[in-house]
Amino acid sequence: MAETTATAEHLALLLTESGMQRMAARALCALLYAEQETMTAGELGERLSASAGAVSGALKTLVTLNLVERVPAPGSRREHYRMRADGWAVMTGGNNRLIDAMVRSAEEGITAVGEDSIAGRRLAEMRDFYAYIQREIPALIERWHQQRRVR
Amino acid sequence: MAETTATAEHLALLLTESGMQRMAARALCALLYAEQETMTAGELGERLSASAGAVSGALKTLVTLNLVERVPAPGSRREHYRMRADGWAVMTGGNNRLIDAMVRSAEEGITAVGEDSIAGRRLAEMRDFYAYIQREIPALIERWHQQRRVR
DNA sequence: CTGAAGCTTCACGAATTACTGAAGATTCAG
DNA sequence: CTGAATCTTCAGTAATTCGTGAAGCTTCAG
Repeated sequence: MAETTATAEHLALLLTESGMQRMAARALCALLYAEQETMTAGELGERLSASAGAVSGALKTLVTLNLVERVPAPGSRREHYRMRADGWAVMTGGNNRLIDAMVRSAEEGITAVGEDSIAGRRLAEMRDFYAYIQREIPALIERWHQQRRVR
Repeated sequence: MAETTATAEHLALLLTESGMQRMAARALCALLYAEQETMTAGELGERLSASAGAVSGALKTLVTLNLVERVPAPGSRREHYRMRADGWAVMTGGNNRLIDAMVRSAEEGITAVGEDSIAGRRLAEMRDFYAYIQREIPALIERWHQQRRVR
């Protein structure tokens, strides 16, 4: 087995550059590349050379985002964590909160300036686009799950 | 007309929280809410109370991302800028670079650990998902443009 | 050709963000 | 019930990011 840590960290860097918090990205990638079903917070800390506090914060974020889940405890020790199988779908579809906000923000802007102004037309375009995406993304993800079930 | 600056800044904040650089987000939103077709770097600086340097950097970023375009100069003064009409589509579809990287990263990981390991199966799921998205997003955007042309 | 206006680049300093370490909370074994 | 192991929270600090201001470059008017 090659040095997977470097590969994992490389992906983490990519996610960080796309806006994810650094430690959250590192923890997610460590879970992704782990040759175990689950990891404890302590194991993650060791693997990442990070303090317990940093790991705790990162896991909280990841669990909130539904990218990682607490596992009830397979053996019987403390909390175990694993990346959710549908994590990537959640991450992509989960932008819904952002998209909703974009639609609302555009509407708010239109209310302020009127639809028949220069800015109003731009804002209407923005609203229409995000409303379209808002409609289509769930269907896209659904098709993915369907396709996946077939195999 | 209400105070549109606050609305613009609010949207900018949202974009910042989603990973866009602060000043780039502010400049984009200023252009979005502007009651003019185009703005010069100087006008933007004034509107944002930001230094020329900061505006210059932000515009460079936005032009590189294809969210904003230089306008050849309508009158004859210096560079004018405007938000591209398809900016939002570019912003959404433009994640392609990220998505390509995700696919590559997953494949790289699989090469390192083999497909028939615990990590290998997770990585294969990741690869399959992003390969799917890679295929579907362009079609999604294309349908948007089509729909739009109809009106 | 010369000067002025505007844009870009860059080094430095300010502000923000992220991590550590320690103290407190929680859970479980015995 | 008590103690040990692990996790969480938080204050302080380290690291990073971001913006300013100044200097240099480019373009254009005269």
